[in-house]
Amino acid sequence: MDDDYTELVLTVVEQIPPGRVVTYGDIAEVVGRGGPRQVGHVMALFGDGVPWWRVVRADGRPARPLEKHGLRLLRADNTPLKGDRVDMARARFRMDGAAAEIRFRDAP
DNA sequence: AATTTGACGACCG
DNA sequence: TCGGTCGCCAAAT
Repeated sequence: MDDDYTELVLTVVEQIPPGRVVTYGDIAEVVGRGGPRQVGHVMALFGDGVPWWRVVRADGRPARPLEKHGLRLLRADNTPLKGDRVDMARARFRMDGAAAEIRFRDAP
């Protein structure tokens, strides 16, 4: 794990608009290295500076140790929910464009 | 150096 | 829909 990786992950998280979410796996795919668990690890260590609650599991539930808090913040964002989980079909943010931008900035 | 442990994910019954 | 299982990859022991 190096600082570039961390930087990349955090940058991606910052792109997520209020009311939308992205999964750990999506982020891993966008940054093109590591896996969902690595993203999780980065968030655990450095996630406090970014809207971490907009990063959810693939099934639409907020991060495991913070389900309650996360859910509250998601509601505050007016994120489409389905009971106690995010309605992924509506709230999932597609990062295609953002990915290109990030890569552009990372490797000029 | 080997094993366990996660802010995870896909599959299957 | 809900669990159990296995794969995954870096960090911590």
